[in-house]
Amino acid sequence: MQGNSRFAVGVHAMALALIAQEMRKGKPVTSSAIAAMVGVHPVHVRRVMGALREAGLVESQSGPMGGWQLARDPHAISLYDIYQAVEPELLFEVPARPPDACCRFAPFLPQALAGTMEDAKRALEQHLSSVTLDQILESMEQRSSPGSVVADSSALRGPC
Amino acid sequence: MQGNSRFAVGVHAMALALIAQEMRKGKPVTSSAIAAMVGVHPVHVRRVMGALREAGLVESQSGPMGGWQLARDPHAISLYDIYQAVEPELLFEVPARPPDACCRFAPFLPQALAGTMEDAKRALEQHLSSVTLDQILESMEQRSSPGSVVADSSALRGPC
DNA sequence: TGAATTCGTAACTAAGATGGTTACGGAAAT
DNA sequence: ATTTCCGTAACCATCTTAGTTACGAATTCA
Repeated sequence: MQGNSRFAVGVHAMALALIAQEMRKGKPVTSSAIAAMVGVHPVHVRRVMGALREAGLVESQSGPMGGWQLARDPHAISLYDIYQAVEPELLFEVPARPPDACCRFAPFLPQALAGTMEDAKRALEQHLSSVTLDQILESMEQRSSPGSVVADSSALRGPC
Repeated sequence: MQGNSRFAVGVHAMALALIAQEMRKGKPVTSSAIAAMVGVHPVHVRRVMGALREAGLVESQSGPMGGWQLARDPHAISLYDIYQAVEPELLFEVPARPPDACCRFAPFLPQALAGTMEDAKRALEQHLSSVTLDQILESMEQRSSPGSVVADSSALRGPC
């Protein structure tokens, strides 16, 4: 397990919520179902989805027939929305120099890099913003079963 | 200490090597000097600089009067060169789904995101490639002492 | 030759991030 | 009331990052 799976889990879970929304209208997807399908622990799913809920992307409901649902239209949710909700450090920040640096230039390195980093970050944001959740789902559907359409909920699950 | 200081250390150390190259021709900068100025441990400096050496950006020399020097012209070294040398995971990869994921769409999520990620990564590379080491140094000199020029090696050190 | 300096690297450690696991409380449907 | 589900805290294992020590090899200089 290297790096961080929050973005992948977030995209994946929201795609699942979208599928559920389309197929069995109004019935949410549970954390356990998402966890089994994505391959992580249910509590981890709740943690990631909690961040998405705070960002206004999904809604949760307790009790039987509860679970997770999209809070917005699938074409009004971009990859950037998900990334921003789930990754607090917002892509590569320039790490501030340690406090005991004493080179005269040290304080100015972040500033010197800031322009470039801002430009790069902005470009990145635009790329991620240009892709919406329904486009992702469409792409996945085409790859998983070319020419066919998902028919029922069993299509969501693999061998399990 | 959150995240990762390799990129900052790399840029900083190479800027110092450049300064040394300009000021006392041919005299390299030691790991200890870099460490004191940047605010990290000498061994950490050697580890980061080792990656830069393997990438052909700097050269090292043992013994008295040894240390680090640039292996290329400062305007032939870009931020992207440094980043690539020092960050193996090359900016945000899409984490592969855990092996026990069994959703039918799971295997296709990375592919579905790949196009967007590739575009974003390419844009990022272009931004980082467009800035060279001497531009960084110039920017830092302007900010640290507007209108003046670094005169001697004591200008490198702050209060220490 | 011998001492001093500096890189190269391994080994150990501490701190933080990540995610699995268990546990328990609250909300909602039946 | 019971069952199902989220919400969250607590604890743990693992990994990454970086500090620290230690020792060997290379190089300069007396």
